[in-house]
Amino acid sequence: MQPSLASGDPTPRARVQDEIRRDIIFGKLPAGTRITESSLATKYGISRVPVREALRALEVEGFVESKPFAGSTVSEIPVDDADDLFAVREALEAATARRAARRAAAQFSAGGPDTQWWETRRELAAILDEGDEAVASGQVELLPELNIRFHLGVAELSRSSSLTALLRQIAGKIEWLYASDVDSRGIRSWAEHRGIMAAIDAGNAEAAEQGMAAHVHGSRSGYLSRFKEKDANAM
Amino acid sequence: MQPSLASGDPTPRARVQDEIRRDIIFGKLPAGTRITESSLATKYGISRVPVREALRALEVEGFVESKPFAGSTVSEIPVDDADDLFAVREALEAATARRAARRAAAQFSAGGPDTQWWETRRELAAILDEGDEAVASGQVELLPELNIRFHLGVAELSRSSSLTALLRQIAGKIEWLYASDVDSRGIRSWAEHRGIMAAIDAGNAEAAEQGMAAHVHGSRSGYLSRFKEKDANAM
DNA sequence: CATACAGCGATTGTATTCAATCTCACATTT
DNA sequence: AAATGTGAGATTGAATACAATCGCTGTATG
Repeated sequence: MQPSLASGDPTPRARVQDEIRRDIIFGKLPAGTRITESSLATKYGISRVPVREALRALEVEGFVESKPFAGSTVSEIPVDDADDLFAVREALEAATARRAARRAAAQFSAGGPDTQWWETRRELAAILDEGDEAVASGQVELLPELNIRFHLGVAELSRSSSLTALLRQIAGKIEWLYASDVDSRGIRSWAEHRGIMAAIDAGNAEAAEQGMAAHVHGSRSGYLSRFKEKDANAM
Repeated sequence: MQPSLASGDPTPRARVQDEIRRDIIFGKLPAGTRITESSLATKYGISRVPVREALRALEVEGFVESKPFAGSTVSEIPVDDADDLFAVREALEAATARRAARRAAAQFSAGGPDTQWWETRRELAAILDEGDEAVASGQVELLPELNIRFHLGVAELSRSSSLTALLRQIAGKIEWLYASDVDSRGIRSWAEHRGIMAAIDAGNAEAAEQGMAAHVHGSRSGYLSRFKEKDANAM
C-alpha cells in the first residue's frame, strides 16, 4: 500500500495520480470535463503509460469514468449521495476507532514494541499539534487536509487495510463534497479529535467508537444543514 | 463505469482484471503469492502494459499490494475484518435499498420512462428467477454469484454510483471471505431477496431499508457463527 | 430536406524497447 | 562467525512505436 499519511511518492505514476485527484477535488477539473491522456502526459512531462495507470486507479476510486476507446471524463460530484456517504462513513469510522483502541490496549498488555504502531501514533500527535496551531493562528484553511490525515491515521492504527482502503475512498468523496462548496470545516469539529485520541490511547474501545461515531455524525449534520436549502430531497 | 452485472468486457485489460480477481477470490492465487507482470502477460497472451493497468486497479480494490520496483503480491484475506466489513455493508446496503425504493416510487409518479431503470429491474427479475431455479434443482453452487449480482443490481437501481462502487468493493471482499472457506451460502438467505424486491417495487423505502438491513445482518451472523471457533477475538 | 454512409482526424489500446531499481547470493572485513 | 559491501540477474517503471476504434464532417441519395 502506498504511504498514506506522508505521501513521499517515489514514482511519477503515484505523484500524477495524486495530482489529478487533487485537481478534481479542488475544482480545477470540473465534473464532466473530458480528459485526454496526451494532455495529462504533456502537462506532467511524462508519457501516456503512467498516466493511463493513474486513470485506471482513479476510475476505481470513483473520480473518473472511462469507456473503452471513448476516453475518460471527470465524474459527477456525489452531492446526492452525501447523506448516505456520511452514514457509511459513520459505521466505518466507528469500527476503525474501536479497533484502534483495542490495539492500544493490547500494546501495553503484551507483545513486542510494534514500532509501526508507535510511528503512526507519533504522527497522529504531530497532526493534532499542527491542527491546534492552525486553529490558534487562524489558518483554518489547513484543517481539511489535517482532518483527513487524522482520520486516516486512526484507521491505520486499526491495522485493518480493508477498512483503511474503504475510508480512503469515502474520505476522498467527502473532501470533494466540502471542497466544491465550502473552503474549511468548523473549528469545534477539530477540537473533538483530542477526545477520540485520548479514548484510543486509554484502550477504551467503547468510548473511542462512540466518540468517533458522534464526531462523524456531527460532521454530517453540519454538512447537511449547510446545504439544506439546495437539496430539499436530502432526508 | 464498467458494465457491472453482465460483464461484456471488450478490452483485454478488463478481462484480465476480472480473471485475476477471480483467481484471487477462489484461491488459485493464495495470499502472499508473488505476482510478476511477465508471468501474467504470457499466461493471458498479452503484453505487460494492460497487465500493469489491471494490477493498479486491483491494488485500489484491495486484492493486491505493490511496492515500487519491488513488485506485487496477493493481499491477505481480510478475515479479521469480517465483522466490521459486514457492519459497513449493512449501512451501505440499507442506503441502496432505501434509495432504490424511492426511485421506484418516483417511477410511477412522474418523469419519463427511464429505460435504464427498467432494464436493470428486468435483469433483477431474471436473477431472482435464476436463483429460485438453482435452489429448486439443488445447484446451490450458483447462488454466490447470483447473490452478488442481485445486491449489485439493487445498488444500481439506487442510481448512486458512489454507493455502487463501494458495494462492489465490499462485496468482493465478502465473496473472498466466503469462497476461501465455504462453497455456498444458505438457501434461506436467498429466499429473502423476493421480499426486498417487493418492497422496492412498492416504493416502500422503510420496508426496503429494514429488509435489506436484516438480510445483511443475518448473513453476518451466519458467517460469524460458522467461524466462531476459528476467531475467538471477533467480538 | 432529411438521412445514410464513407473517409479522415483524433484518441485510445497494446506491443516493444530501454532505463532504473531491487533482491539475493557471494565475497570481504572485523 | 557475524556483519557489511558488492555485483549480477531479475523485475519493475517509463518511453516510444504501432494498431484498433470512435466521432465527426461532408457528401451523395431517397
